[in-house]
Amino acid sequence: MEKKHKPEIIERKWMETWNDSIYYFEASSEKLPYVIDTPPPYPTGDFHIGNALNWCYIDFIARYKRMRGYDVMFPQGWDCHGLPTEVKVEEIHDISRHQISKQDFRVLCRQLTSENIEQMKRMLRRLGMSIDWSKEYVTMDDRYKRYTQLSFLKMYHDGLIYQVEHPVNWCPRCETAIAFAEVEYEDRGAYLNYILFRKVDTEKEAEYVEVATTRPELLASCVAVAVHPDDDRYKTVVGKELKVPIFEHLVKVYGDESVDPEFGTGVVMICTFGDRQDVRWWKLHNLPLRASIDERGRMTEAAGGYEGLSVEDCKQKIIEDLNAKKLLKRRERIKQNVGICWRCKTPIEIVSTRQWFVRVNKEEVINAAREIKWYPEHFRIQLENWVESMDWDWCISRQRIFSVPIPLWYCRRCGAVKVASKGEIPVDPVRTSPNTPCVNCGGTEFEGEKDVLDTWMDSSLTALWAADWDLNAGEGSGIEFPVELRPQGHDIIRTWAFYSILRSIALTKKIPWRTILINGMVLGEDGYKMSKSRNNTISPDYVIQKHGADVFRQWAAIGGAVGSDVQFQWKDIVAASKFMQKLWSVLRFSMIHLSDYKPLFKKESVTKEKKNLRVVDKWLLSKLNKLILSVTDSMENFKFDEAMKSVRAFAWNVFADDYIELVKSRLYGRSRSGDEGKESATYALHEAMKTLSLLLAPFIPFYAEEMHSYISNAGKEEGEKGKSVHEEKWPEVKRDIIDTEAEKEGDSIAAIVHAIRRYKSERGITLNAPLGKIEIYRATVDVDVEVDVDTKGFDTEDIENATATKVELCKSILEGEIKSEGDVLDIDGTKVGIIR
RNA sequence: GGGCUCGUGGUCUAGUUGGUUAUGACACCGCCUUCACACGGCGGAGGUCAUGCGUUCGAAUCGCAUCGAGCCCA
Repeated sequence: MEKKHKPEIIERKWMETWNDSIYYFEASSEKLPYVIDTPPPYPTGDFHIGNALNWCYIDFIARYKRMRGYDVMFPQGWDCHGLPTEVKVEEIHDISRHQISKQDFRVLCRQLTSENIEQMKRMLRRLGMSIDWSKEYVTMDDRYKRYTQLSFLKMYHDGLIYQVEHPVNWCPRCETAIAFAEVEYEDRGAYLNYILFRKVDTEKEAEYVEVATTRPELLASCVAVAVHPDDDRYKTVVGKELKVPIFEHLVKVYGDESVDPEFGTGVVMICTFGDRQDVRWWKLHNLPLRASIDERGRMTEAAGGYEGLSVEDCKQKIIEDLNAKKLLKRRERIKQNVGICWRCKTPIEIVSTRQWFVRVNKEEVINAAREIKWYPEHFRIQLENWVESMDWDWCISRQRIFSVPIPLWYCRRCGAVKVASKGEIPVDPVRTSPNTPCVNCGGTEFEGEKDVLDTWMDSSLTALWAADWDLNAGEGSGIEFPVELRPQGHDIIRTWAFYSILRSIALTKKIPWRTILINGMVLGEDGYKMSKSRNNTISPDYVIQKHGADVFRQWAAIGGAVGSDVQFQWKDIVAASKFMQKLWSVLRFSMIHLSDYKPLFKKESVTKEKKNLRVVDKWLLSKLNKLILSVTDSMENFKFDEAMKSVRAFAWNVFADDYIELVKSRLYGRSRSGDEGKESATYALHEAMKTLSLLLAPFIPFYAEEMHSYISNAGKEEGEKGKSVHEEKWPEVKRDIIDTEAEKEGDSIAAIVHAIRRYKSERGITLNAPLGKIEIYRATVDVDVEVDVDTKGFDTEDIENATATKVELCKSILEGEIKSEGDVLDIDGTKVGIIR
């Protein structure tokens, strides 16, 4: 064995050796199923560190559960549709999507997506993910497309999908409607403009009300003005009318509780539509609609002389004109939270258009969320708060190209909607006509729906897809539903988690998963969220090239508790890397003693183990079994940091530093107990190494496999070599091996050795220099009981070996009776005399 | 403005059903090239657990308030 651990060689070797089929889910298996609803990433081509953290968690669970005897399904899907790919395609080919046919444009999108998927798959393999590749799905494939359209039909027929003209969030750059979940908020600088609205019912000369607004360009869309009903300043104008400057139309003043009298002048302009509050007021007071901004973000006819200007230009111009008319009192710089398109960061508008919606039953979703077990629990509250804040239903139609078409037509004669039948899908209604005439008028000429579905309509079905839920029959296909686990980041609770729950309830009447595990975001070394603009991003690829996938995975496990944000730190990577080297050295050492290993006992004979082992070996095995207990418990609760840390601490501190140092001489056969002591230690060494390889397998699959291949094959012939560590069973706790007495004694032995080392260190004596003699006075509670110090009382052999000093055991002694000629130390109640 | 999370040695972090000298890593100081390992070993120093008040025999842990950070939403 080489002195240095070389991850690049070992990891490549196992990547090439491993057979994917050991990770296949078997629907016919007798084992209990454990189905994971893996997040389908958006194929950008870059599998970033945040994805990697998420996937590490999934793989820890998948590997652990497999070892626990479950039939695990760890599928991998790709959520292909959406705007970023369209934008990228336009960029790469230097075209606009309007320049070529929709069909050709889709082909280019598919091509790019396929390439990106291949790239990301390489990363998943390199990270050692135990994905069941036989279950891979791609949402742009016809099979999945059919599933999405089928789900649309079902929900349409159930009355859960409808079309209506309604204000929606609109991205003027992408020229499409977007859902609430796709709106982000950002602080931007803005001016608060104080504008004078003239009162109309006064006989006297001009009297004005001062309105504060950040959006003067919406003056044309002003349909009312609101003040707080208890605001004394404006009590007289409530119910009266004001004249909108420039446009001169009259608007009524409403008293409304939700006006903040402290903001601006306490008078708010209600427009169609400046923000969500406007929509609420518009509905509440049944106000007219005056749309002054169109779908490309240009001023409409309603804006009179400003028609055709961009929103920004119009704002500029109106300010100038107000100034000229002396109707602009002043401007004030403020910070404003503006809604922006989450894909392109363009400020969104609220535009009233005809769109398709999915009905959102808030209560149903919240109740479903409460049936699901959340890790950590508090994220459920985040979902609930989000659901409560939704003002209107989920808009699912998009005015885009690369997506699943909405499967329906409009009759050219009577305009009736004709939804595709089950037999017709997957369908692109723009290219195909329906098979049957219009039910309403018998017409045979149809216009296909041009809009497509938003990508959440695809991705919210992944749990059903994984479980092979039959949408036609409305029942499962043998795989248990709800599935077991949804692992995902907290950034997409309001999107993916929310829509998945909503759709699962709508389509199956069941929750999609029993458990949801939320991971945090990865922060850069500077403590801020990783972003290109901050230049604090780290690619997992880079880390793996330097230190290997096992090291990266350790960082993922140990970086922080599940759910909390994890800061990327090179020092954690270095620490993980050092641990790998330490383990490697331990393995090298172990193989010196295990190469011709013959087990001391046939099978697991606990009684024999207890009878024949030396106390320090029993001490180690007792602690080892406790380790299995605690790691198992940590894994069951998704506490990967706890699990990995306790294995690390055991392997390094207890096993390597304490145990191996204590039994080294016995292993070399240089100790007075001879072969008997050697065999005992060899047995414990083998047990510990074997167990460690199993406990580490979910976390560091490459190294664990390497370790396992040495240890489990130790002393075996070529023909009888064992299987992969990833096909092994999780270690079982041998409760009878947990031995409080042996632990106490072993702890005492270790403590004495530590104390002697400290003693030497403090006096400048080198560690391996022998002392004259060590006298151990055993503290006995009952002085009348005779203790057979030579055999049962205390095993001094390992102390002698570890301190290079002769040990003399002195019989039960009261404190006052100690008459040592040397220095006397008190080690947890045991008196130790040291003669130099 | 509301909701959620968090504030532990220089840095990052564990620990919150309240219970003996608060976990670990990195950095730091001293000693040691010992035949698994110097990417190592041994030993050591470093914390009023954000602040204040309260509950309690006892608080990092529970309650309230304040300050600060992050996320989500208005």
